[in-house]
Amino acid sequence: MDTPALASQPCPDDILAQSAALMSSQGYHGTSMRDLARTTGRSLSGLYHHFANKEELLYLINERGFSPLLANAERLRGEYRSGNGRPVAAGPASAALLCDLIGSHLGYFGSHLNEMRVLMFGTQPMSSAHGQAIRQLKERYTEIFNFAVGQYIEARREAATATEIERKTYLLFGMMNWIFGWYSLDEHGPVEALAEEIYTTFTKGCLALRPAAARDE
Amino acid sequence: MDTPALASQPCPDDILAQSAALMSSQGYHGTSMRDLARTTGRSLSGLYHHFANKEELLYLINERGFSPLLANAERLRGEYRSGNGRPVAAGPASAALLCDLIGSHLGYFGSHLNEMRVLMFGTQPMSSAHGQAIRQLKERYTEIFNFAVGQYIEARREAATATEIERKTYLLFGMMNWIFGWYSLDEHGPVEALAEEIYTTFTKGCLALRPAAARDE
DNA sequence: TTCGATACCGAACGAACGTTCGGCCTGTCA
DNA sequence: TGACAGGCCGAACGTTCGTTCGGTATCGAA
Repeated sequence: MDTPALASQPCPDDILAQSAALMSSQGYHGTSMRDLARTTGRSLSGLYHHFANKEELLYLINERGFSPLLANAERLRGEYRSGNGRPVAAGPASAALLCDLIGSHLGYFGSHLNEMRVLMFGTQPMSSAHGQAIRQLKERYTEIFNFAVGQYIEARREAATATEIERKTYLLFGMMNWIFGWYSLDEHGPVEALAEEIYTTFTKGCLALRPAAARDE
Repeated sequence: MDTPALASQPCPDDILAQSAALMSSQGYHGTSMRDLARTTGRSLSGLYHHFANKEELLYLINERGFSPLLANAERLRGEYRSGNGRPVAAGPASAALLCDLIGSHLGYFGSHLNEMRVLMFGTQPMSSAHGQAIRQLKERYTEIFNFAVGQYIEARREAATATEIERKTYLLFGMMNWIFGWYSLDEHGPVEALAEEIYTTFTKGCLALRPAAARDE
């Protein structure tokens, strides 16, 4: 009898990678199990040895694609906090944290473009349990960036409100994530240079105070 | 005999709006003609009175959703150029152009969220002719922003290379377009305030010079 | 040498898909 | 009053979908 992959044996990486490639260009619903069987060089039924159903495959792509990125971000925040009995000035440290986070994000993006594209299509096609799990990973990740942006601003000008920090964090994510639609190594150079440009643009830009008349809350 | 809508009679707006709403949350392939018939309160076959096939419906959503936005941007650029026998200083004028473009973009985004989401899913499911048409609209639109960003920078610091301007334009689009994933009127206030924040962040950020060591080209 | 688990397959299932067809109303205009 | 076109159906077409089932080849442990 087949064991229908209750997360028992790990799903082979080549299946996940090739599925991500297909889904990133055609979408989840636009990619059929027969497409996947053909490109992975397996039979249709053979695929079901590695995951219970198509939806779980989507979950695995999301989970395995995103976890290393989150782990790295959590490590960076941990280093920032442990070096923070504050003999070191908070200013340079918060700049370094933000810079490292951006570099980590874009570096991973550049080498996992397909998985990141799938990730951005959203959790909507997933079962509530799987969708919830992925959404939690994303929230934890967002929270780290939110923290870093808050620390950066706090060390340099009058404190921003929580929702202002949140908005600015989303602007930063916008600059970083939008590259999925236009970036190519040949035309735009290595991601490291791009990361630096985004870091510079964001940090120079986010410190501006809004005119008092337009202040929110 | 039915005339299968060779762009003859215009497709009713309610069909386009409700189709965009459905497709924006489930994707093109994830939305069936039966879904559309149910939500528009029509029969399955009755839908085909207004467009030749599902793919043309996608094209119509894209075309009708994007055209007003492009027209507005072209008008703004026209006004900028006509006011440019340069008695007026180029600096303030280029700032106003950029500010207006951002305001136009976000204003339209805010009131056509579903159509814009569909637009961002890409032209891939469309036939080559339709896809090509939409891609051209997008290119003309991008080119206008590219022009505005170039003018803005040129009036304020040493000239940037074409690819640097292009990259910065994409960063701006990233900040603006990414809002589709997080923005809600209740939590984040009116789009006008957001437009101003993006304008400020971008203009303050984009003038920074990259350290010579990292200069490209 | 037998055993059981692992990795895989061909063939088929029922359901859902996009699309088509013939016909039915309800106006308008001659 | 009759002809006709536009807007819309119900029912069905052939195809493709995700998934299942019974079976086979391989291989390390007993």
